[in-house]
Amino acid sequence: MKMTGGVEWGLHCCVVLSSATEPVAAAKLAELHDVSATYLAKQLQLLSRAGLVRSAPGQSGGYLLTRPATEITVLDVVEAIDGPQPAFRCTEVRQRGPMAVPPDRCDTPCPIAAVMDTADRAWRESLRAVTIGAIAATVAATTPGELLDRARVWLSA
Amino acid sequence: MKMTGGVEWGLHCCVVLSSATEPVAAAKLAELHDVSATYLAKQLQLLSRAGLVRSAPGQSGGYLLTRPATEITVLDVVEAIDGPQPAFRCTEVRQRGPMAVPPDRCDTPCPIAAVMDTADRAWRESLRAVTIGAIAATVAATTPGELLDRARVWLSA
DNA sequence: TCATTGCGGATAACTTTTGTCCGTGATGAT
DNA sequence: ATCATCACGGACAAAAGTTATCCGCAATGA
Ligand code: FES
Ligand code: FES
Repeated sequence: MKMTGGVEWGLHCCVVLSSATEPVAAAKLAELHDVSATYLAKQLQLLSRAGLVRSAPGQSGGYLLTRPATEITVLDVVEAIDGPQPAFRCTEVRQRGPMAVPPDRCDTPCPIAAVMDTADRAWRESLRAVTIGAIAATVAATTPGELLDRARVWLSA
Repeated sequence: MKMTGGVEWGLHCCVVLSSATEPVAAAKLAELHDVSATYLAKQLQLLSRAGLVRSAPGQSGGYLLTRPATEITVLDVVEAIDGPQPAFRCTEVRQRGPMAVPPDRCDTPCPIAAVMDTADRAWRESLRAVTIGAIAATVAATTPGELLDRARVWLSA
């Protein structure tokens, strides 16, 4: 987890896409969020490679979710964009220096690395528990219907 | 959380210091772990500013924990070195672009940011649950006493 | 046929991390 | 008192990672 800024964009795009029936072009998503179109395109390509969204080239092409939004977790999106590597990287300092513990005694992971790994798991578990659909439901419940309609119109315009 | 590499160093140093009665010089800690002495010095200064370790200048000076190792959590060390900022930074994209939600409706945080914040809390909670003392106990229980003795001798040499 | 769109690589600007260096001041050993 | 040892802090430089742009290519549907 390196938590790049693109995660916020990707998450918001997925929420938008969850209420779209026709493909939405990357440029449109970029304009909607007022962010760099070329850079957002890259993030969308990552989502595409991860199999979260489906892309359609050609006129009236664009992006669409591959599954129901309730089957896409926040963790899916985060890992698609930031990669699956944990935030903490153990460099095995214990195997270095004059008091290095011999490699044959390093079959078990360093206790410190174990703690960090447990925390990383808790973090991922927390993100896995929430789906894009749940987030979309929250925004639908907390924003006036008029705004939602305007947004839907703007998207297909 | 940006999870810099110095965290691993700082954590290992704290574990070492937990079984030290006399001050240990930064240069000694660096040699022990075979890492850059000048850079490790910087991390130790961060621990010092956070009040986790106490520094003594002059000959036979060095670092010592300010409290019992069982009262220092892993989170304390991580936040001292990496800072307290959460990994995910919400840039409020929802307030930008043609469909921006008006600021007066942004009294509640974006649901996406809320999810990330919950996950960050879970991560920190997990790190807060483990103390340096607990880690030291684990290494003491899993490494042969002879090695531990040699290390203690080397430290005070 | 052709404009539109996504894909991928190359590239550059920018920021953060990582690491070094040196002068200063404090402390204890001699 | 003197001196070597050590922490401190700032300035600085190298390396890595990020954010962002551009271009040629291939695919698609109007
Ligand atoms: S050796 Fe990497 S965390 Fe201990
Ligand atoms: S506006 Fe920042 S996460 Fe939604």
